[in-house]
Amino acid sequence: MAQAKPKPSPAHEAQKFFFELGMAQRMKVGGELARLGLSFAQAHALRLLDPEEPLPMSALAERLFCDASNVTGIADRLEARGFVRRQSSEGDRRVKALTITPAGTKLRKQVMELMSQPPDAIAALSEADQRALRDILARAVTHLHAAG
Amino acid sequence: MAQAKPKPSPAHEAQKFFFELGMAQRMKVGGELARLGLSFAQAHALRLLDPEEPLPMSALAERLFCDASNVTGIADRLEARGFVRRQSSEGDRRVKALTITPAGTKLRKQVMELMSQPPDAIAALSEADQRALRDILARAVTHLHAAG
DNA sequence: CTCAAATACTTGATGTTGTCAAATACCTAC
DNA sequence: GTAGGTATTTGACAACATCAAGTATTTGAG
Repeated sequence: MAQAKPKPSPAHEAQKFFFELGMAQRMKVGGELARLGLSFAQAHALRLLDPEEPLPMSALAERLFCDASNVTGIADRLEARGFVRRQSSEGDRRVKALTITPAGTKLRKQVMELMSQPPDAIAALSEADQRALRDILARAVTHLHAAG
Repeated sequence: MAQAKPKPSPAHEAQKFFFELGMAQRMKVGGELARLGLSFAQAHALRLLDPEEPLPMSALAERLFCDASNVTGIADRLEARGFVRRQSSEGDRRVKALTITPAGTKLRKQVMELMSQPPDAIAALSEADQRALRDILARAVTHLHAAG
């Protein structure tokens, strides 16, 4: 029986592991976010709202890679719970910028903490591995921004 | 102004890059899956169905980290389109194992191809980086399985 | 200036995913 | 053979996602 398997490339294998780790991490943070009463999308939105700088809803939609009409609902729910306020822009009264409230800022901090916590699988790596991983991923991210 | 920022650990930074890359990749494959008419969950389910080995729905739920009742719906939609069949187990007539059909197997192949395709950001790394990344992530995955 | 086109957001319709609780069908053990 | 456990389904409900249509506002061409 000829084994016609053409040996996956390093990048291919790396991607497989990457996916598996990402999935596990997503589950973990998903659970922790639920304890804060937040969905993944809400947490992601909160993370993108700089306390210093109100963000127009359309800009948030762009950063979330989703439809603007979707942001309406997410903002509704965050606003209903007092984490965010809609603020009409003076220059252009069509745009509503989202401002994060003090309560929202506090929650955001917890979210950032939580989501940037390295998963156990990465924390368990040696110092050298961690540093190498960081450097390689940093290089990868540059390519991300360069090529799109 | 004292900068009270305690310099993030390598693992912390690595996690940040990891998240960013994962997000970008998810968006990319999400779009490509949509062209195949599949949601992310459906694709993930399909990926987990070994053509050689029918999988009980409860086992699939476990691997998808979701409620069993959720799998009912996903299986419904995949079955309605002829990619999967429910097959009552002989030994235990409560359990229904999902069998992937020829059409499903064909689609699954495309999905696997698509989802294991390394993103541009990783493909753009040097050979050495790709190999190092693969090895480090492989070690991380072991920890994942070891500690849970 | 005025009116048409473009823009930012909202609304409504619809579909998928996710959770929970309750129902059903089946198995296992006492 | 009956009580209790297990696998799946169903139904209720909420969040997310996309699309098409509606409203308010701005912009710009005539």
